Amino acid sequence: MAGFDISALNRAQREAVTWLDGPVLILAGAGTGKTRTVTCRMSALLENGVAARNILAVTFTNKAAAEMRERVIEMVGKKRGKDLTVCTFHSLCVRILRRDIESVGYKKNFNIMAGGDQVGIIRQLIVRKGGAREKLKPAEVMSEISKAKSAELPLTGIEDRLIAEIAVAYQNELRAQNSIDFDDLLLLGERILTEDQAARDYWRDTFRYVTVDEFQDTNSLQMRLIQQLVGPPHHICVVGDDDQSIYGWRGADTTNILQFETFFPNPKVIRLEENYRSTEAVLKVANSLIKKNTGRREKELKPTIMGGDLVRLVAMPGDDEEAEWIVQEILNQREEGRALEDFAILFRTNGQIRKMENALREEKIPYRMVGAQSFYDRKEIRDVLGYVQLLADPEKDIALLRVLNTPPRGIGQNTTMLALEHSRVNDCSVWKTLITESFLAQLSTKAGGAITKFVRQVEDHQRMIVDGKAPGVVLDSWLREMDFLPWLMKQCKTDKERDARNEAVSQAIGDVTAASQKGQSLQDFLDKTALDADKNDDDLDKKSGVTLITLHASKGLEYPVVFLVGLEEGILPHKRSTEEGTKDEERRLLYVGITRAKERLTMTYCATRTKWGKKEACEESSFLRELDLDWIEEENYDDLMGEEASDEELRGFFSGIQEALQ
DNA sequence: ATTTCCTATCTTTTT
DNA sequence: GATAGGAAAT
Repeated sequence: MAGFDISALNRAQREAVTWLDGPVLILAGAGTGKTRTVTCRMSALLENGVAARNILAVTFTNKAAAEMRERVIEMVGKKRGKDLTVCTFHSLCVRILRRDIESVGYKKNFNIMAGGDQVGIIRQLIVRKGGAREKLKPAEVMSEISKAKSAELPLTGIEDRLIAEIAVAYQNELRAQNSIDFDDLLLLGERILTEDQAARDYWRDTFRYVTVDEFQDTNSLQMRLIQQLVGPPHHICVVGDDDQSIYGWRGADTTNILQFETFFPNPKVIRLEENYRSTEAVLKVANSLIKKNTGRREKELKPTIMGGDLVRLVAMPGDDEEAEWIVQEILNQREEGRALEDFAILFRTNGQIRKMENALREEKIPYRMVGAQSFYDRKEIRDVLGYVQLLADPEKDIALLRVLNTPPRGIGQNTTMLALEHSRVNDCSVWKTLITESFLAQLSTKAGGAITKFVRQVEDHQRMIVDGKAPGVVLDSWLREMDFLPWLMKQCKTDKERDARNEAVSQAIGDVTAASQKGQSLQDFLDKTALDADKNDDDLDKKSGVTLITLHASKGLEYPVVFLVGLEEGILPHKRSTEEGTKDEERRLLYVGITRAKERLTMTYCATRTKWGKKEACEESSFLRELDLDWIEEENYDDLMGEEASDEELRGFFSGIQEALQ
């Protein structure tokens, strides 16, 4: 019984599915049926008698992992597929670390530090080490730390002295909190496998067949991790496309894919070049662009869907018109019977979304956003999670400090500073300080009372959990007791904001409940939330409407109708990339964007754009001059709008008069 | 201690 | 045009 239909695959795909042993490199261009090939290959492993628990597939996002798992299970059935491990590098490492971290000197109940909390620590340290006037950006420090860790170089070796000092202090701080960050996850995972032979044997024996998806996005540390994890006979299959490498800024190293054979000798190399996604026109334009990059594995997307509409390139007078026109265009094309889910608007920077959102809302068109603010990084959610962390372990100082006076309960800056100082002097957690008599004695009655009340709350609710009450319920009643929601609502300016936050909080509580019902501990839940930055995507599929998405987040997705907006010099290629000499990566980014389109692709650029509330003149992107014009139809806003344009002018005229009268 | 109001800065991209 | 962090007012 074949779980998949091998005859539905083309020659190269079939080869990938039948060549199961030893190192395999699959170069899969955009839209060439990569996911299908990989999932078929995993089914094939199962059918050839490899046990599911011995198969590991690593992806870059949780979403991709969930999808891949689901698709394999669809093919082979739940029974045979349920023990597969499909996860991200980071979750894999959490799994390794939760078992073996003691061999590198951390406690097993370590905490994962992510997002805003990390920024918070760095920001504090910048002030402490550099003074209040220091305007070093946390992001820059974090990026340097990340670079050093990924290269396994000592933090003291960072060139900038101040950054090095902050980096070391940061690491000490994490260490003191028994916390590790994203890079540590990989770093320690690799170190365990390198140094602890028993652990290495265990994990190698567990994962005998390893697949790595989106291989072009791996960094050198991840490569070393793979090398440690995959011993002879090297049953490793990597899948990727160097032309879609868009995470260089995060350390992704295309050497891994360009010189794969130096890491695993004599790999079977398979190229997937037949594209089943896009029309000929779209592919010709994409190919003409990517050809301009140097140092790539030479390949071309071969169309299987011939002809198709020309790619449209529309010149816009400004970003207002751009948004307005695209919305009109969506309305028009919907008349032709397209669903809203068919449309996607792709942009380079998050700052471009707002205009588009407003325009869509004005026409009451539902939309869904991907790649905007992460669910778990929202203030109110981090507060709620802070309380969860306290329930799990009140000695997590970061969580404690975060919620100590949120919502305000009479524990102000002074009291907090005293507590911090006390815990530093006595080398204990802040929580320990708060329950120390001698500390409480030095406070005013008011502050002391507030602290005592808080401590009692924490203890009471912890006890409820120990007594077996559902964590979700405990959390909910605690939040009620402190009037968390009313306080949160009071801060909101608009009803929309109120709704959003209200929903977010109740969803977070629901998540806690759901996790505990699934038998997960609070720590498991917190791990998951730390790693699962793209939580929103869960309900993405449920939500209907036009998709608004960054180019980065769009990789791997496809839409019948794609609008690529803001193709201006300085935006794409981004100004910073031109300065840093990474224009090739920007070109790949545009390539990724173009190849998302199945049927119709429209690209737009503006003559002016509002930046920081001020209009600025823009130039069209230099990439546009690299495209194959044979497959492009150039248009401009005024011609397309015709009479409406004069309407517009008329309206402008009246508003001019109104202004003059005021 | 808390709220409110002002100003400085900001915009790549994310596990 | 938003937002976060600081100073001033309550």
